[in-house]
Amino acid sequence: MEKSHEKTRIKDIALLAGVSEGTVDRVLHNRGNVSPKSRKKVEEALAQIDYKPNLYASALAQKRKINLICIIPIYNPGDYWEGVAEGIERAHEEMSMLNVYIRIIHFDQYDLYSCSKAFESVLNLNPDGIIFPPFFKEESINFIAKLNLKKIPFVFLDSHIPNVNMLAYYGQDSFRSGEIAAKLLTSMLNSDATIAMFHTYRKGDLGSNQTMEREKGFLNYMTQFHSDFKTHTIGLIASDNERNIEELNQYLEKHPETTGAVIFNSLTYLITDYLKQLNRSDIKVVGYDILERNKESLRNDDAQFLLAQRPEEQGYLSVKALCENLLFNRIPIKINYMPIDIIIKENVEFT
Amino acid sequence: MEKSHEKTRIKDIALLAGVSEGTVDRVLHNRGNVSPKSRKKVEEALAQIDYKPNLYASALAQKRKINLICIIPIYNPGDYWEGVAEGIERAHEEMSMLNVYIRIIHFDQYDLYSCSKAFESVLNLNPDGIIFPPFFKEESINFIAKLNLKKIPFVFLDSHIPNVNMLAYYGQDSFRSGEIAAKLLTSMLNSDATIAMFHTYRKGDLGSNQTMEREKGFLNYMTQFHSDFKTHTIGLIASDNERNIEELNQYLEKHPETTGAVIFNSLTYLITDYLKQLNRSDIKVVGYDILERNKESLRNDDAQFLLAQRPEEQGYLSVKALCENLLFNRIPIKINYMPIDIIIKENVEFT
DNA sequence: CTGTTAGCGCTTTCAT
DNA sequence: ATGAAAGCGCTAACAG
Repeated sequence: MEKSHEKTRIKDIALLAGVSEGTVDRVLHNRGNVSPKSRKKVEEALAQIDYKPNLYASALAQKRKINLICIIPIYNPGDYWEGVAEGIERAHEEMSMLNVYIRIIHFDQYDLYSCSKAFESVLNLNPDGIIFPPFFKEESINFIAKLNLKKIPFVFLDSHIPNVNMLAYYGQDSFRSGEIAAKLLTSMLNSDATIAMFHTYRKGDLGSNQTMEREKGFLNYMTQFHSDFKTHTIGLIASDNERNIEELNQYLEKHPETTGAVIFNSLTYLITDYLKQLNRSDIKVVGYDILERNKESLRNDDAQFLLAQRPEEQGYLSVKALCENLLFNRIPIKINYMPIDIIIKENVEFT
Repeated sequence: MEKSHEKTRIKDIALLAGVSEGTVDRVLHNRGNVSPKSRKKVEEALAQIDYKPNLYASALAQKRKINLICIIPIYNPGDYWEGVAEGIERAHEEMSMLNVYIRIIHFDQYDLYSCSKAFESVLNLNPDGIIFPPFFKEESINFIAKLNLKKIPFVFLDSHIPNVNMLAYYGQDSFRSGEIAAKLLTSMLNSDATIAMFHTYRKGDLGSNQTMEREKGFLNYMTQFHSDFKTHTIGLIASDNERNIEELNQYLEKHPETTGAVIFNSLTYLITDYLKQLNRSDIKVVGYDILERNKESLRNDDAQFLLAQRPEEQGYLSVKALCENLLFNRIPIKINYMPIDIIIKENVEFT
């Protein structure tokens, strides 16, 4: 490992332009207080050589502290949002040498009040940047107005509101993923088949944007390509086991001809478990998200497909984008749709 | 963005231990020339506080230059290896502020001589680390012996030789991906169906490890779960269009009942193009790799599934792992199987 | 407006 | 064996 010296430094530019390092720095960062003459000299020098600032040296010298806040839903171990949090943590570790501090604030995603309380407390903390999923539209727009006043940049994660000035969005195309669910499910069924669409409510859940978009995509695909299929919606409640079994039982008695099932959130394992209990493991299941319990369903052939959306990567990329903007003024790509991963028994171990 | 000062620095440790910064540094890096007494004091201080070195400051001070060499096959625009090269380039840009230099050396993956020549020239360059796919086993083992003598660390990419001391491996489980190809293809066909397995040779190609493993996986799945299917192998030569058409024509005349086709490398578009010309777009096709031309086949319903392996990520991660090992002594995970992505018409735009 | 200078956290030399 | 000091590329404060 030799020593190096071929990179152009600010010093080199200063020499070439015949000004001081300070002046070069002022030009580079548009800090003003530079005569047109000097500015021109520096710009000419800059045009001659390829200067790439050493961002680490810069960060070191500034010793600026970046405070980021991530507002994400409370989660249980194995949840979808746990993956997001892990991604945030990984980015945090990577950036911590650049004095980036991240605080995660949780809220109840089914409780508007909890959300607005979170927003409020965050504003008082005066962070340098914010990452959050805008679940509640009105409340979020309100929040964003305040962020704009304070000139605090923010990144959307998982969910998205159009026509606002977020720095970036990392998430998926839910509608499209619903269509894929339809395609995969119907590929396993005979024409004319009957499909059960499970809508699992959680406490207080009105159905998230994501879930609803997926459902729309699913139905869209069905009417477009498989209008011969019959679909029925069954509402389940995540916390009320007995009621669900009863509900499912009733449905299956009424529609024993059902051969396919789809569920649009990570509670896939609930469905597969029930179907197993009711001895209907002949019913093909398409679900969402790579939780350990869902993976297990795949391994046991209780579910055939899972659609996944790389939560870890979403968390990681959101933080990275925000940090790099704050530290190095990098402008990220605005809309970043994550890949829609198709997971089956055979590739589930490589996820 | 406030100023910060809460991170523990070497100075803090020195103060706490009652020694100089130099001594702390000597202990931290085992550079010797430290009395047992001083060492103990420093170690005690270190035990008391949580010290995390600022790696960027470290790299800045060392101004050490890292020379990496990537030995990868020559590629054409749109090839699989172009993706790998892009990943390498991305990592390069990210690390270049840490004085990492990367040189890519190409070889003809179907020519042993070209490979050994590349190996030889690389040795003369005395790089600090090497990344390469060990296509030719014996030659590679030979090469590795020399690398070990020179204590040059290396990372395997795409391909893998067991029981050698590579720093890490990034690639896919080819056998498993072949099984997945079989599952997906058969899912679209009726039982008893006839399948064409295309083996496309390129100039001088004996069939790469990867391709052969995929083929094995495919056949394994077929005998295990679909012994009722019939599979026929057809050999095509990438450069000889006319001959291929002829070959395919003959095959289809002999087996007009064919309803499925699989091809184990990125030349998928060749097959779909031919089938289209021959008006056999009823035949379902499973292929490999997300080249633009293959994507197009997916969009046009000429192919139904592509299996992909994130070449860009492979390139990126290989470089990152090697750099972080060299610069910061990080030990990466040894065997890293990349996800096996399943691509269909509906998610191809999100890749 | 501009140049000089101190210092970010760390490594490396050089006296002692 | 050890401490002091210079310097990596950059920024920020200050004097002129």
